[in-house]
Amino acid sequence: MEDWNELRLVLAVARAGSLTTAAGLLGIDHSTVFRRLNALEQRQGVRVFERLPGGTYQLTPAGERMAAAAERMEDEALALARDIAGADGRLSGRLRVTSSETLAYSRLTKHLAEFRVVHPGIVVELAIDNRVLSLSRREADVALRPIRPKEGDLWGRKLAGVAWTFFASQAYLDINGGPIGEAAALGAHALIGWEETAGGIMAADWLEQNVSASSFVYRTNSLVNQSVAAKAGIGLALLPCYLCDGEPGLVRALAEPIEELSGELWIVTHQDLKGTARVRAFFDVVGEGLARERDLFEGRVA
Amino acid sequence: MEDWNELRLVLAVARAGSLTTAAGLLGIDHSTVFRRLNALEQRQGVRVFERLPGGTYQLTPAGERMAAAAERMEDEALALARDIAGADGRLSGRLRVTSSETLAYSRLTKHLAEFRVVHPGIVVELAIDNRVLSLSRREADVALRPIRPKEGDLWGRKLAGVAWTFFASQAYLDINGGPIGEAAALGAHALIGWEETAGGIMAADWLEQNVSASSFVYRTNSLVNQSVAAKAGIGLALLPCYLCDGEPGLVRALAEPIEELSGELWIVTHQDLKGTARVRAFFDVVGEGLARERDLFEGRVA
DNA sequence: AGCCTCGCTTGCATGACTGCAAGCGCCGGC
DNA sequence: GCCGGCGCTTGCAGTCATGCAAGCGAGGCT
Repeated sequence: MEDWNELRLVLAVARAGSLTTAAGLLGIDHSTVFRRLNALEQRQGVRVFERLPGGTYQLTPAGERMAAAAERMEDEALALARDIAGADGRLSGRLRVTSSETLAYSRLTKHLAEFRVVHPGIVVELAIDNRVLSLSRREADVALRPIRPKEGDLWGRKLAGVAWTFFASQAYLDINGGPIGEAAALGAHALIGWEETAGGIMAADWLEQNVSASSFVYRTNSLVNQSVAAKAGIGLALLPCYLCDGEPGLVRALAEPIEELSGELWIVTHQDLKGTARVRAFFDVVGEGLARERDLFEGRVA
Repeated sequence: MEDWNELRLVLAVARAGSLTTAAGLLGIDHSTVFRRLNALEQRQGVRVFERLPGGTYQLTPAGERMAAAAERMEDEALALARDIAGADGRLSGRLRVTSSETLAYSRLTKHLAEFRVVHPGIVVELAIDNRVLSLSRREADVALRPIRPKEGDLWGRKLAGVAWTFFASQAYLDINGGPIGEAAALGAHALIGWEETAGGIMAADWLEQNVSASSFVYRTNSLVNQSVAAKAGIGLALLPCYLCDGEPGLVRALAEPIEELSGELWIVTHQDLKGTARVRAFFDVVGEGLARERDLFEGRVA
């Protein structure tokens, strides 16, 4: 096979299940995927995909053999790319960062602005994604995550704890008897919560366990949206302190952060990228910048 | 890395040591290799090769890492290619065959002609090469070899024994006392031999051990050339019977083949290709055709 | 039953990559 | 010391692959 990129094509279509989605994965036009796949099948004299009704492309046995080889080659290519990037001493070029929505919406932008001043040659591409992007697959170079990472091949450090408590608008509290002294008093209030499918999120799980379902008068999966809803006076929202402390229009409805909900803010990269100059620079400027705000993150500024 | 073919380029230049030779390996223009390599180094921000005086390209440490990954990817690609080819049921397309010079010059062409008649859709590319082409690397699909193969991943069969004896022109023998009864009488004759660097060739080694160096009046590494020299009356030549028996202008100078020099003729392919329709067809037509001539190969037709 | 959306397929124009050719430099041999 | 050969580097023209746009078909929803 004298064109190894054909295998990347096969892998993308296999994973995507359709030409259009595969085109997105590959960053090329869907018509190009169509032509290249057909040309490949003709050159090799082998049918790689079954075309099913509705535009679904499904691997044949020969295609599965091809995709298996392609995956192993991809692993090699990704490890190589990390090694190359890991030795990259340039303080210019792009750096892909992934962050949570709340972090991006509140504290992060200030530090990114500072980073831009210190390293004007580096272009930060910030992905705010609900999916946990893969650092192994170089979907991102650096991740800012509000939980301790579990993957074995990551490298990074804890920047701060993360404190959570209930927030509301002052107007809401004025009408509803003022702040609450303890969480047990939640039952008397209107609550802003998560969509019912939001399992696995610590805050969502805590609310399910500690608050009657009938208390929820508004549900959304976006913490930013929850803070906006609280600000609008809809009810109490359980939010990270760094998002809301100091935010005009929001006050703590529960003065003390909830100990059970203590989290951790981490900055991580792939093990192989810790030598990348741009990654190190980001850790230094943005990571240190965020770490200096640990009092805010840990709810000691209110 | 979004162009895996870059790695094939790196591997070719690393193996070749120069752009021009790498271009030959890749089947593209040397100026294209030049441009693609420079573009790659610029995109990756890494120096892959040191340029040495005289046009030598030598891998840097980063380049060695790259070449190592490329080799592993190449192994995958080659194994995949064999699997695809091994399942190829088409009796059309090309088939690469490698053979010894003597076989190609004498017996083989007749069988290739027959193969062409039986399977007009198959294009045989015959490589007559002193190097043992690699079947693992798909440098050839089928090999006809006058020795038992040793590689573990080949598949094939022995077609015949191969007998060797001394030949000369009738004119030479008339002037020099007629045929010889035994090999011990060789000292009285002019001999055609091999170049002195031809170690590892059974016939050449036998001659070194059994004939005085002063007996050699003509040396060449080509058996066909040796048979032409014998026909010209230069002296005795040690040659395979299938090359010379029945050849006008040549007779056996030693009636009996030399037992010590008995060889074997094999037809082999890579294990993974034994299912390829074209390979099976070649085994059937050409392999069986040669096997039917085993009396000639084994010196029983004189 | 009709309309809309999604995915595939094909035509066309443009640009990028390639091969060809030529020039330059270096090295080796005479 | 000179000449020739080999390898690298660059300019230019042509070809091919790509993206864009449009059309078609199928499926789902109203």
